[in-house]
Amino acid sequence: MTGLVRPQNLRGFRDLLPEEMLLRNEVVARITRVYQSYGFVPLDTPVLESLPTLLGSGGEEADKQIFVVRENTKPVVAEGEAAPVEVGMRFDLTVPFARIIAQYAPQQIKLPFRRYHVGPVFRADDPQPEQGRFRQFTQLDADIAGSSTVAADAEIVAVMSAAFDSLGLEGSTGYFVRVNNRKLVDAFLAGVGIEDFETARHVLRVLDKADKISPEALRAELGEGRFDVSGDRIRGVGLAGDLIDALLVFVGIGKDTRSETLDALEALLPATDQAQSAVAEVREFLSHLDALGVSEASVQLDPSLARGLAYYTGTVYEATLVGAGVGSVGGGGRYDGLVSRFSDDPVAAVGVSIGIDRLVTGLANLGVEFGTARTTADVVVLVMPKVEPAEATRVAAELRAAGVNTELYVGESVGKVGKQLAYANAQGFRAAVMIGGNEVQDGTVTVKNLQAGAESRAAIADNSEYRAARSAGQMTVPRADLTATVREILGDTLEEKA
RNA sequence: GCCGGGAUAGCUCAGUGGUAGAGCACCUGAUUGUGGAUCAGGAGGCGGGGGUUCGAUACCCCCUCCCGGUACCA
Repeated sequence: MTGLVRPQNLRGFRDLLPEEMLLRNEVVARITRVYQSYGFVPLDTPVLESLPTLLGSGGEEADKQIFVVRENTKPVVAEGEAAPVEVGMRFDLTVPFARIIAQYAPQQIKLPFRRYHVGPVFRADDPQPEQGRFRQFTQLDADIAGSSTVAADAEIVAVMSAAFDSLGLEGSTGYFVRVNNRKLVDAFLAGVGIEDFETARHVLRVLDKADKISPEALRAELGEGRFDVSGDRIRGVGLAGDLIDALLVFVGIGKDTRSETLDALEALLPATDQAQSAVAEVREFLSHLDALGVSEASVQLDPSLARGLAYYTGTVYEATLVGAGVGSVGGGGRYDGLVSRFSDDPVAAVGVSIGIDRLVTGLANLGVEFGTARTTADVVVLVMPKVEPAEATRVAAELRAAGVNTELYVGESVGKVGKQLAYANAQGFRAAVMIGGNEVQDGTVTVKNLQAGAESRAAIADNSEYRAARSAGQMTVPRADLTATVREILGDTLEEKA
């Protein structure tokens, strides 16, 4: 071991091996296509930002989670020398987007502007990979800047819902999106005399847990507080009992449809201007959702939804995969004040972020598959005994020229057909091409359908019988028919898959 | 961050104050040009550091990582 560096990941960081990457690429490709169908254009920004850009944007909690990077390796700055620029790693894609808008609009970027962005973000919090909590994870965001209309909010919710639809998930049984508007809860709290911002935020945070903890625990946290399983004390909000009752009725009022829920909420709200304007805003938002054809099963109005990030100012959204055990897989909302951190010209904005890592692990937990292979090539060309190795190389080149994804076997088991077929089997190729001494002599090539061969020999238990059936699923054809034969096999196996 | 529990082979786990095993996986071979099963053989490990002890994988402390809760969020 002396001198060896232990191969190990940093806590909360992970490697993505090919099998997972192929699934992940497919998920990203599908969602990206959905984003593009709504007119979002791609954009990328650096992973590093200055600390002033990052700090204070997402609230105290977000500040604590920023990885700070030292720009030069000099540990001490000499007297009179300029201090190095303070740099950190982005914790989301929303803050960089706000910076982009402030920096490029309205010259290089015309408003309203809708963009999507795929990239890694970094949070120095306590990771729990099993639950989909990582220190580096990839977000797939879609945002609209320069629109304060609820039509934009509805577009975001619709594109979010369509993204999950594109993965073959069903609304309500596969996933659901909850939507809310902070102004509703604020109006309710103001009506019962809670004007203090800190208290209101604390109430929101607790209410947000309504679907995660028991009703008793929820009640305790709104009141005197409680102790969790490990004996840790959880501070309560300290509200009076009757007020807690009223709050729980308010956030638990969910009806069958979004508009019925809103009607019920309206009846509980005070007759203030604040409440009326909040209800009117949500009602218009809901009418746009209806116009977009967003189903009641996929998207529900849930007054308990709050979300933690400080920059949200109005509508908020959160997506959950049913039974996946990974928490929320997407979230978003309106953040009209964020661009103002970077510019005197305020720009309204709204957007959504989908967490790819959680989504992919959640899909895996649910057993959802897209038929992605373990290899990017469909065919492997084996290097047979008693033949010039370049012959296999020529065959591979010929297949590639014909547009077939092809791997040439370059391992150590050259000439050992059994070993090479075992490799082909393990990698999941659909077909193997064999050109050995016999084929060269006859001017032929042997093409093996690996799936068909496996199926036809599945039931054989006897060794000699198994060996006798060795050429199952394969055919030897004139060399000129190589690509046609391969295409036929690939077409067959594709049909079987569909 | 905080509270609690863990760490033995690639994986799932057993085990003891006298330096370790199983199943699966992996590698080699069984009429040299055929995937699987079977059979035979093989390789591979007590997370890191310190302490107690004649002796530590085991007991104690620290670190790292993992699991659960909390907080927060994707």
